Amino acid sequence: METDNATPRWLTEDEQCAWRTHLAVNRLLTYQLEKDLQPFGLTYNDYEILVNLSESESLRMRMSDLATATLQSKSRLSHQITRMENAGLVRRENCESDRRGLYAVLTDEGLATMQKVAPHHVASVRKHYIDLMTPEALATLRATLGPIADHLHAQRGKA
Amino acid sequence: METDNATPRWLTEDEQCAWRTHLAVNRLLTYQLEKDLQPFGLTYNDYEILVNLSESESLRMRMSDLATATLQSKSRLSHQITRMENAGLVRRENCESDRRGLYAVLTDEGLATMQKVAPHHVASVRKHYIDLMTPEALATLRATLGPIADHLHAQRGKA
DNA sequence: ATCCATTGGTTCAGTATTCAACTTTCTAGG
DNA sequence: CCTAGAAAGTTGAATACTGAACCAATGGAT
Repeated sequence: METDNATPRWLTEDEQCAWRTHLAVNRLLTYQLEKDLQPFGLTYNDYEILVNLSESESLRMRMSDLATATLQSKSRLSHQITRMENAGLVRRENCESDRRGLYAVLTDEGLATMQKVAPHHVASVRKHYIDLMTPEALATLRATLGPIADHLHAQRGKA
Repeated sequence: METDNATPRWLTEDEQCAWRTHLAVNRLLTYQLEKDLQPFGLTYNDYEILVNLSESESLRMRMSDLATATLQSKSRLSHQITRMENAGLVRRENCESDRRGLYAVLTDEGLATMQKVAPHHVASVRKHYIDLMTPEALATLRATLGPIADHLHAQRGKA
């Protein structure tokens, strides 16, 4: 039984500030990346799918793997892929080894789009994030955030 | 004129890894916080509105200030406040000094909700983020991210 | 005083996301 | 074999978000 009424450990001023900075960076960065992708008619979600597929063997991935990789629900991914299919970036293909399964496959057009957009996206990530830190700061950041990511990943399965 | 066809500066392996960690932490953390708020019937957006209002003079804020503070569009905020109004957490009130304007005002119920939920939310932030770092790491993080936030804020106004 | 460009906010239509229900196929246990 | 679950995906209805169009009030200019 947890003691619900214990005095909570509020955040110190420094913690508060760090936390708010974290939130701000996230939101603003998401906004900016999305904005930089917009001229190409892609959302960040679209782009992420393209990245995943383009890095995969045979440019294809099982729907559920893709859902896991992008941390989306099956439903959401299904809708997303339908949209991208309509846009000609991707196509669904049956899976022989498991007849329940489907592959999302990158089309030629999808690949071409990816190749065209990627440099701009990387430039955007550099401009608004990576290149704003020294390599040491980046390494430290990674060392700090890595374990947090692991914790959150572990947490995710639970309950 | 920018040279579009210049060889892009791809991310190094370290940079790539740091970037992906960043993305993962964001997404997973958002997911987790949202999940921890769910038992109270609040979304993270709801909670953020409550925080802003509860920290304001007279527990009220102008719609547009609230939109700016939470980085949402006017439209989205308007919908959001409508929902929260229906839930009894907030109420709209006219502004005498500027008859175009409206205040979003925290109701008693909204304040009570805030007071009930805040300790749990703070605990969640600690558990999944703050307490996973040493104070030094946190300070470093803040020092690194602060300028990025500033850059992004400045960027935001443009174009 | 009058005009008009801004600001504050809402609304509507289109699009995206969520959540639960459903179909089909696979797997394990008897 | 046969059956009960579990897993892979889709679908549909309800909810949320976006972007443009809109109305009303403001604040300067002239």
